[in-house]
Amino acid sequence: MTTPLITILDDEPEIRRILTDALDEAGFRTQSFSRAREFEASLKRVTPDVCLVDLSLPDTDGLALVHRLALEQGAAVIIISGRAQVQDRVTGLELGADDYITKPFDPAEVVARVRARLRSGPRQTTQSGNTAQFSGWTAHFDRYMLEDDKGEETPFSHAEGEVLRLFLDSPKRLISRAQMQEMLGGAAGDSFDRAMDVRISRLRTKLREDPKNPRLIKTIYGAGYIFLGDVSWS
Amino acid sequence: MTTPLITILDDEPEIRRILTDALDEAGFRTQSFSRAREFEASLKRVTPDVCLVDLSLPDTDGLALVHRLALEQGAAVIIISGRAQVQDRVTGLELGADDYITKPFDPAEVVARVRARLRSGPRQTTQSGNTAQFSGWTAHFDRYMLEDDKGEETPFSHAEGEVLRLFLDSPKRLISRAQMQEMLGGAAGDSFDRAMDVRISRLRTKLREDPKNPRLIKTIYGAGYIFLGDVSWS
DNA sequence: TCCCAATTGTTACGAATTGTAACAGCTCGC
DNA sequence: GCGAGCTGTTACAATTCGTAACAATTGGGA
Repeated sequence: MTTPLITILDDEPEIRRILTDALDEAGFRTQSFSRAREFEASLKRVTPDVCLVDLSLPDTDGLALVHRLALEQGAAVIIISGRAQVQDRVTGLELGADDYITKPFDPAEVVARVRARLRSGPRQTTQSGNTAQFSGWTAHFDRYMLEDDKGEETPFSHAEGEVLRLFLDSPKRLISRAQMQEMLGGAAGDSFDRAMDVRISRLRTKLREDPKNPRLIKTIYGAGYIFLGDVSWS
Repeated sequence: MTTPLITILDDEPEIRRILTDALDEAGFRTQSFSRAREFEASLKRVTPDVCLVDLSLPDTDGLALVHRLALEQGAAVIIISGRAQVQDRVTGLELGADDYITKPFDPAEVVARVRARLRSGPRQTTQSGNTAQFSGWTAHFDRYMLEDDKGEETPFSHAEGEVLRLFLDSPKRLISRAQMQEMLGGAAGDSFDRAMDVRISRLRTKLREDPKNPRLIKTIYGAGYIFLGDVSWS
């Protein structure tokens, strides 16, 4: 096995330097980023073993990023945050982070916690968070399949799945278009919002929504969308 | 899977009560012990998924116990300790603990951290054999042979084996084309990505995949590939 | 050396997906 | 109701992917 790769995502140069130094000295390979965009771009080329992520990033919602990372990547995710409230830690961990370290931290402890994550091996993406049930449907995100109440299956695409997962993660809550674009990694280009509509439209047809009277994905004029339906993940 | 079993080892009754209550309410099975002796005796009969261990025990050295647990058991070990010094935490983690929580703690955070440990699955003893089993197939990398569930064998080539091994090393995880090229030594030349497709195509036919509805190697348009199937190496 | 077979990359074209443009329908303030 | 601005949906274009056919490469044996 090659030496593990640890990535650091933090907008403060000083923090990046401290972490990089400590991890380098511990014998790991490191890569550090100041922006989420660059970080996510790098994930298309390499697979880190552990990701250290600061929640307070200028260019994206840190929690949403953690959630995406935890679901899609095999890497362990450790949140490093200035927010020390218990509630912050709980939500961070519930969203899929493997550990939560509060600032100020001691570099030695960070290294120890990174080692602990490496010991437990690659993350199991098979276990939780890949299947959701709602209103007679079952969404299998591992197989990209949507299952009927009669067991009949129809495939859904990656783009449709992104939207569906977003809805299933926040049911019965208003989701603004801006939020969608943020979470779906879209640069907020002027024309991208039309694409968003199309994605939702196609998703609606796969869910056999009545166009005149949608029961699951309701649109709130001028505000965004809301997903109704009782979701339970398994 | 059955509901996970969490064991608690602490000599203070009040702590035991708080933890038991919180974990019960979260839907876990719990067992609590006040002495290390009883706790270790119980390990001969049951295998917990997560062990919460207090370091300051009257009848044994907590750190040594943690070390033994981490080495021998498949359970995750979370230390709960009154000692909050960085050095304590570092040594606890280095000895094999998966997490370290200091008193006083919030029960909600303990539950969240237990969940995080359960997510990362049972401890891995990383063994790299040269035979893998998945979905009725057996891949013999020493003989370059793919074995049917009926024992029938078909050879696979070196290039096909590279791709197959990459998949079997990271099952149920999205693998981007860029990562593939990286790992398969391909310079990211414009034309190499077609070669990648062809390799996968050939591998798919050897696995007798239905082209319209592949079950093992799924392609995620614009993102990469994902290998489904439960892999076990031997 | 020459030939043959197996492997692997390359090319070309068809198929699937996704975003964009265009237009129809809708909502809400007046 | 009316009109300006949102939203839904369809058609189309651009991109990406699958695979069959062909070419280049390799290696072994006559």
